[in-house]
Amino acid sequence: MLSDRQQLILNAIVDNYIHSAEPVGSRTISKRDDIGFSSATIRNEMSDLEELGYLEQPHTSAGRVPSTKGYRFYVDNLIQPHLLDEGELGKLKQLFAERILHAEQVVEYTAQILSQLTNYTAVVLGPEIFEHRLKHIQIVPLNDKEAVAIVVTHTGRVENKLIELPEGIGASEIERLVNLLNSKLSDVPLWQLRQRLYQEISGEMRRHAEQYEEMLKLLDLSLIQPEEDRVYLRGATKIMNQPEFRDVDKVKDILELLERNDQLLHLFGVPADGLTVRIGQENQLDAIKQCSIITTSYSLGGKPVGMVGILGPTRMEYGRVITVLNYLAEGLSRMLTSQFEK
Amino acid sequence: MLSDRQQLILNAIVDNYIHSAEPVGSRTISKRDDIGFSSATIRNEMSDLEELGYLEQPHTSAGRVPSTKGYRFYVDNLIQPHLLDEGELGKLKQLFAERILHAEQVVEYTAQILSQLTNYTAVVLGPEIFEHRLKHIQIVPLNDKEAVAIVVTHTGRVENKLIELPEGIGASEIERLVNLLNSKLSDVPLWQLRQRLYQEISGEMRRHAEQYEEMLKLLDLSLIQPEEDRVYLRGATKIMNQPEFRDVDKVKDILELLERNDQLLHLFGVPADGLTVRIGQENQLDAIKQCSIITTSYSLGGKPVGMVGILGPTRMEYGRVITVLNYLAEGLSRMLTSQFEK
DNA sequence: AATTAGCACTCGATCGAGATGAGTGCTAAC
DNA sequence: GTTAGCACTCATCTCGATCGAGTGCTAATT
Repeated sequence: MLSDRQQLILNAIVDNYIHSAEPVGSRTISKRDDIGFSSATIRNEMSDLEELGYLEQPHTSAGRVPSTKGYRFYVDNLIQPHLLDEGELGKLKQLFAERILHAEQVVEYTAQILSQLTNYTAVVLGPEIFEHRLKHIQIVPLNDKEAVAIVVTHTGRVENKLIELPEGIGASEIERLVNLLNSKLSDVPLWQLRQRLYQEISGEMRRHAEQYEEMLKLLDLSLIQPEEDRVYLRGATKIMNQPEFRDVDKVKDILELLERNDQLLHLFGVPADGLTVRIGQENQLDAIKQCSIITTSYSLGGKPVGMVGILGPTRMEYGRVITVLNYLAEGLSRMLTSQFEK
Repeated sequence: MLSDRQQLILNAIVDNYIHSAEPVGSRTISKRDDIGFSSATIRNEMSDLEELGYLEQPHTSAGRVPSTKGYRFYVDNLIQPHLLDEGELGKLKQLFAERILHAEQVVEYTAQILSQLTNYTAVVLGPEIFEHRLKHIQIVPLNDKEAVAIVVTHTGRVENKLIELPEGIGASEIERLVNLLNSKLSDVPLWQLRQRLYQEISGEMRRHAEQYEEMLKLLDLSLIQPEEDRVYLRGATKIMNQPEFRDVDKVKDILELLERNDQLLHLFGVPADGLTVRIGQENQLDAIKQCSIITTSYSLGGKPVGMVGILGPTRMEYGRVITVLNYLAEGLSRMLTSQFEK
């Protein structure tokens, strides 16, 4: 569809614009080492590329700027794999080498490093816990009415929730319940917990006491509770480094969006596994029509369980970001999986 | 030091400036209902107030703007108690009325509501946990090498940490240790835990096995670990609504500051209990020399355990903010204390 | 003696008229 | 097919004029 030369020129323009943030003129391109044509030739090609919708002109006497379609072509066809330099690689390796025990912390640091390395806003969604298997359940009564239910997974994650106790239940009864739960439900994946709770335990319990029924309902609630969103946002202010976002109103809209966890979940919790790039107007929300979002998933034993993503200007260093994202997602997956298999 | 009339005028100027964000002229003041003097008189007084350092003039032909000293006088002497309207009061009452069980969540919502109500940035530091008493300790082994140590307080808070197990320790030994800990340390305030751990348990344990010693060290670490900072920041972008912060660079400095938890802790974790106001240049950090910070503490059984605070422009609605802060701090204290005493 | 009316003066903000220059599109020559 | 050359466009910058809010001072008023 596009001639080789057109692709060469489009690539040069996007490349230039990504680094300069200024509309690119024909002369600038013709002076590049990889281009052997005069500015006039470039001008003609540019004119064609504009007609085809790959470029835009802010105004008549300005240079050209890639359109969404232009970026899309660039991302899909022209991007060359970016190599990480020593320092970057070092930082990344260090992240996974460090002997930090909690997986959740690694995920948190991932967001941090992602943002530092790319100079864009990083968002990481913590790993879904459903694949984790039950290690231990504990119910600690606080007083007559309340107790804390604690669930420990085999990966060492601890979830807890306050529950209300049914009237008149005794400590010994709770203990019996907990013992029963532990013996019956150990090693069950969390997502099966609800089902198994009713299947295997329910009958057995009814033999013991009526109140268990009520207790069960509570536990059920506490276990099924969709885990609170583990959204790690880092470097939200980086967008302000971009010259095209020197406008408070633009920035405000974006940052307000980022302040809302539900929106982050919506933007970065794309169902797709693998790498996804959403460019400029491909985004639904007006606030980020001038931004691009790149996401990829990380997985646990082959199943995607979380996302890492970057929000930056449409004029983003796609190549670099994609490389870093892939690297991090792989690292996270490896780490989680090894931890999972222990 | 300042005559009644000077105070009246200073009050009028600050008041006006807070709401208009524009330098205040003499005519504007003389037209106010509470002022019965001509603009010429006001001008003379203004000139005096400027000489005394309470006002500043952006340039010769502009009106006057309060200086830090001016705001300070206003806050210390002129502020009149602000009454909350129906809607505001309703929202506040609802917060504490709602039957949410986790105290931590109430604290989180407090930040949310604080920001909504004031239209400024709100920061709440979660309650220090040290006053809480131990309810239950649990150690759940995950495999040969690792375990999760879980501490439940009598208020239902759950702290957990991954620990490494000493070589060759068995499940039964761990169980014995846990039982011992629970029987000996139940109801001990967390801040005494370390001390008591060594005093009472240490000797007893050595009788049981050598490895306990090593185990103890680990536990000690896990219990003493300064709890991760529970800093709730809400409405960080609100500062952009202020006309004097239409400048990306200014805003960037501030938001970058707010992104850093250690800085928030430093800014809002003032040791003082009771209400504190830091105005403009009274702040050390350049980024917020044009901002004011108001903080107050909330307490548990009389002892301050956390902070609520507001960051806004120096041109802040001090009266309103102070009222809301006091209300919230009191509410939180009441709630925590009642929960604590259960 | 305190207050106020009056007036000249200051200075940022706003507006329009050039001047500038980067970049284009087109034509004609190579 | 490519390129040199040139007229044309248009955002941006600069400079000066104008405007007006607000002051400071002086003289009149109470």
